[in-house]
Amino acid sequence: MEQLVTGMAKAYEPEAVEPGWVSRWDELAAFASPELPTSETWTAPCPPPNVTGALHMGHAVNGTLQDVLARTMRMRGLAVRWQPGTDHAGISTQMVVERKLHREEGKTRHDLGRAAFLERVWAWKEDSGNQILNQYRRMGASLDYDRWRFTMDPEYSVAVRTAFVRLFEKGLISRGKRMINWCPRCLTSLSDLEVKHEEREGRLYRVRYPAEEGEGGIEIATVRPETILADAAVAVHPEDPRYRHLIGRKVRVPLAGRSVPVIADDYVDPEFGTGGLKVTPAHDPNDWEIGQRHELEVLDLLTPEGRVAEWPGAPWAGLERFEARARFVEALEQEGLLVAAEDYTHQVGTCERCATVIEPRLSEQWWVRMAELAGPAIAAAESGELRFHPERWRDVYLDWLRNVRDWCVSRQLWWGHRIPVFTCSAGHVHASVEDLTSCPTCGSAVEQDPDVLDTWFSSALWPFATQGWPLKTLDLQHYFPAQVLSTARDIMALWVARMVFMSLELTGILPFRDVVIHATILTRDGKRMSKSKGTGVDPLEMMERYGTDACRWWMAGAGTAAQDVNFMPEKLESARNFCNKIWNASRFSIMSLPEGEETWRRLADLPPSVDVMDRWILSCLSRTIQQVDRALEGYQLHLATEALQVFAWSEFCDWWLEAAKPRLREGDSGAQVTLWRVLSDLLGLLHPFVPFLTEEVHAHLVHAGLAAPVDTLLRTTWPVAGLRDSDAEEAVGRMIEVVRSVRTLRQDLEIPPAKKAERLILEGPAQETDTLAPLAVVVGFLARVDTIELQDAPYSGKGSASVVVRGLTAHLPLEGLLDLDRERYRLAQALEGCKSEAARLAGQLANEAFVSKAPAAVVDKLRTRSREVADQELALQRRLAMLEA
RNA sequence: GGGCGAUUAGCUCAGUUGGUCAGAGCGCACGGUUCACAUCCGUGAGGUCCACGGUUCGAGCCCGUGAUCGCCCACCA
Repeated sequence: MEQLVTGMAKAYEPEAVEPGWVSRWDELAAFASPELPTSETWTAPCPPPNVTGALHMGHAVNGTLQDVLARTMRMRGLAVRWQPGTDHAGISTQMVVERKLHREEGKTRHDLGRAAFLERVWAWKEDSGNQILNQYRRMGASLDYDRWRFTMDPEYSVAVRTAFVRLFEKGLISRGKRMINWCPRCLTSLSDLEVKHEEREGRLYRVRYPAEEGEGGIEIATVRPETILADAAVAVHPEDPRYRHLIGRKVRVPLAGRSVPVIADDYVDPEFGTGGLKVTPAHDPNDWEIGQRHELEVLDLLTPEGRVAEWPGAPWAGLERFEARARFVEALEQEGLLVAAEDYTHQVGTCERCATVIEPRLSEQWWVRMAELAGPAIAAAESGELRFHPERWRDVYLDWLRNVRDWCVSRQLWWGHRIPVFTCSAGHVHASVEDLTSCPTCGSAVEQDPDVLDTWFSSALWPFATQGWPLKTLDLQHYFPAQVLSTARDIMALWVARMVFMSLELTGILPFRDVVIHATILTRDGKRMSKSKGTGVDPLEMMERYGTDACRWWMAGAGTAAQDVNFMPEKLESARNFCNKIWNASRFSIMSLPEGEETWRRLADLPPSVDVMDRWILSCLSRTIQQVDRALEGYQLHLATEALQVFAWSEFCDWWLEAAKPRLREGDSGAQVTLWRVLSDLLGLLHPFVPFLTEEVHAHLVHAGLAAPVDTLLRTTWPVAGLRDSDAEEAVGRMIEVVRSVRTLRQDLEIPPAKKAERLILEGPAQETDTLAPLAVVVGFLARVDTIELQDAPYSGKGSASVVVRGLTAHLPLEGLLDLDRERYRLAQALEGCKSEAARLAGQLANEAFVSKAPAAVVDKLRTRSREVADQELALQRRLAMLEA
């Protein structure tokens, strides 16, 4: 019957509700940000996912966090722009497409050629990008979808090239031959941040380098004997007495048929190995620097693929580097120059994308000079202008920037922003936003640099390039800088820091004020989710199984910010139950309220109820609004969900609604207006977290005439906290304790829940019973007692069970059913408890130091409690005595 | 090598500026067909807050040392 009245299903059915709202929001353009905002604006650049596949748990968590903020800000009346889009993700995407090409057609990108291969990547990007967009919509993310951007959109490319040209012209970008991280598989350079250090088991070899003339020589220690051929020197510490006589003399390089000098350099640690270091400038960053200092020859032994190059007089050409290592060791052994080999675990740099061991390699690349750029970005964080949540990430950010080295931004890839540098045959170099066909200096033909930019070079421009920069657009004027950037912790340096220094350099403005680092979702056993290990959880699948709102609710409440949180589906069950609870409470509320067109107006005009329960729940509501506001301000969403859950489930459903049932049945207008107010505000507060559920309920309210006909909660207003009512909170708090005590008593006495007791006598001083008087009916209803009698005279009825609570004694007459022994035992137990607490309090209060040093309020509190306990003790003793009489 | 985080009930986690019997959800036990909800309601059991030391009238919280787990950064062969 009720089902027909309200039109609401008995349980919340997400699958029946969600698709409708996805398209409804779209129709309403509910997420669009006005081009000409008439109110304060709020912007958050949504970190653009890589177009390498689908969204994962991290995106879902971050999406939820930002969406909660964005929806709240909308309800507060701000013009919100939550900027969506995707990142071309250079090396990652190129690899994914290359793999696919290899798997499906057995071809490499070179088989297709640059242009045809790029077409494939664009096609892939189209698919992946659409998938991501649809997934965000499914999540209910209130992104401004019409403003979807891709980091290789034509306008975005202009921004990238402009940024490059400006930095180039300022001398902050230049070309140079330096040591870089080279991936022999991807065949490209990598920035330091794209190199992962892994512990690998290797061997440390000791090799003898004989003196060129005469006896002796020197032993060195190395993990890379295959690079011996390219040695340019042997270095020792200048103070090392063992080798001082060798400095300046020459030693023969094993297998190489040449000699190199022994040089002295502070870099060498005399304690390590033999104290002798072979110097191979082309294959080790440190060696290269030593080489620079001593003007050593640079011999490059390896090809880009990591194989031994053609080498005069050496038979190893073409050997893969690790195979070459084995062969070199054999050869050294045969020559009798291998002194020792021991197991040795050490850190090895590997390619973040393909795990291939990185080859330090001397190479001509484009570099961004970091010294000047880092300064302002450091200052912004130091001054507190740029804030981090949680704060400790500030140190991580600062630490990186303070030690940052120049940034290698060129990549030997095809997929990405081609470096806008044109060189003519005469060697004139020009960086240009527009493509050049001839040299501006001499008019001869030009060629564009074949390399592309590090993908992070373009993502570093995201907050302003998406708003039209370098043009001075209205978007830029109104929606830049942003308020918040929320992201995962692992791209703090890779992305966050780079956005900051790029923005400060190119626009002069800090791109956002708050950096929020969200929680990382781990597997059930606390491991990182990994696609390759198959331990990843698909958020979409979870959304289908438990409902999108349930997933969002859990994610918003999951862990403290930046605290890892283990994922387990049971948690989603709780969240789903919460959604269902809200649904049913709403359903019941709608059933309990009058119907009819514009009923909401009549309710809104009613004066607030004076009933103490009503005052109480409104006071709780105010407290909750304050808690939620404060939680959101500090980006601590778990505090908000916790507060909301306590309020909605425990205070509103378990206590207020239960207590209000009789009044609602009678059509009491005070109860009605209170219910209506609480429900309306609660839906508003919950909406940012569980948008589908709340919109659906709101639509039902509108339908029943219980809410103004507003299409979406996003266009209603965010609840405002009223005043707290401490009298009501005190009175109802007492009532709750009494009811609980009576329930416990009933349970202890095994009184069937269905059986109503006839009387409950509440005995206590008038001031205590007075506060409870207005709640007597409620106590009776909730404790299942017919009549409640309040009195200050001691109750002397014999056959009743009693419990002392908060200055009152509750007596439940049992008509001769009372088990006297049991009752005595119960009372004695309670008395014990009182006595031990009284003793503890007395001890505390007898402590001079405590009484004199602790704040008065704390001492007073104890004194009050002490008196209460004493009263309780008296009451219990009296009761016991009465039983004996 | 440097830095950071975590350690609280069987499990997963909260715990605001130190304030006096430590909280939630799940699980567990017991009891419930009260006409919103069994995705529910009620009651209960369960914790030397990792260890040791220190500061304090008072420490889960502050300081020190150590242990275990995890993460980040780093050009020592």
